[in-house]
Amino acid sequence: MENMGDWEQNNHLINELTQGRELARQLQFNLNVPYSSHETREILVQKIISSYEKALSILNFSSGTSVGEPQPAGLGIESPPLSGSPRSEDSDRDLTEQDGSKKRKTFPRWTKRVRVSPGAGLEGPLDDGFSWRKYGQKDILGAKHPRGYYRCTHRNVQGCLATKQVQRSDEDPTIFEITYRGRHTCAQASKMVASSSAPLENQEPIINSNIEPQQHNYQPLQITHPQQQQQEALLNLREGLTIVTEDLDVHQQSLASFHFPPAISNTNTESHVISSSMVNNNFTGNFSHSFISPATSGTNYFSTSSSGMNSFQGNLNFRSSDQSELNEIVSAATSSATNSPTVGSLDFPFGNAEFDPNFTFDSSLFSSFQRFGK
DNA sequence: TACATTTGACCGCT
DNA sequence: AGCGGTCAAATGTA
Repeated sequence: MENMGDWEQNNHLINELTQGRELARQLQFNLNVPYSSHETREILVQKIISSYEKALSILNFSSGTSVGEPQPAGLGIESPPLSGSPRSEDSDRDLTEQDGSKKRKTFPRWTKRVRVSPGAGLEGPLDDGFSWRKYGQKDILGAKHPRGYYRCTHRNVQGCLATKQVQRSDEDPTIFEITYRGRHTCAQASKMVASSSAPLENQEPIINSNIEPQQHNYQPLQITHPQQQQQEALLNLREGLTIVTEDLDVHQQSLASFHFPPAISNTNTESHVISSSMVNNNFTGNFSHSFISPATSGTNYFSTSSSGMNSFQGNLNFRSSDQSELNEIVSAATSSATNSPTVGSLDFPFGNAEFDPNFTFDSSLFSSFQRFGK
């Protein structure tokens, strides 16, 4: 388990570093645009600092101990929401109909918390770029708010089995816990990744991607599946700027059945709030898509382009059965980043600290990080 | 007309 | 038996 824990930490570290890089890029971009406000830049700076402090925390607490990341009230890492008991393996399963009978199929699962600013006049979780169709709603025992059940709109057409559950937090109504299950296999998912070939107008400037996965704040506090994490990371990058979320993974899979020690410093708080200013300022000015998506249920308040993943870099060598798929995703994303006219010219402030395409998690990562972290 | 949402019923699991 | 999750008919919307 220790190895698995280290591995998850590495993933987390990668996410932090990637986030920091993207934030820095965003900042650089903002420094070059006349309409960028000081506030916007300030926010980016703070996020960059926070991101790197998280990364440092990860390095400092990489012993695999179950470090609880200090979380603001209501934003802690999770523990299974409300149920009071750990999610059973069964809970990770999804019902699929095959052979005329209902069969349970296990899917990777990860949870994130998304906070939306009340002042922004937005309610509910943001759109993660996918098209979701609500298929149910249930009052959950002990929860003040009902839980919404969504599945990919393309489920029937393309057989995409991705689903998500949206649960408004009891403590803080502005926080939504979104649990994703399964990966998108629909064309929409592919489009998201292969954004590099998309017309510029359909691309979100990297600026938009500062945090979240499938994903917002794209640091999964706990990681389930590598590919999952990557998908989340990609999504985070895409959605990041708009919202901040917390990626919680309470699921333990065979490939990553370990607990990732949550970050430690108080700056690790993964809760980011979309302020009105962010919604109205230049950040959003770079968004070509509305924040409120009427097309999706009320739970999708932030509609973002599905091609904003062009900031993700780093072809992680996941030891996963789906590695090829992951690599495909990452490669596409990497390609996007490289080819993006918006992002391509932006260099990482700390140098070309790109992850080696064949990067594997080992001590070298830590030493390299420590080098530019000091 | 097509698609999305609502909502009570149903099912599987614990 | 109770709960969470899903189905599917009814209803709403563009």
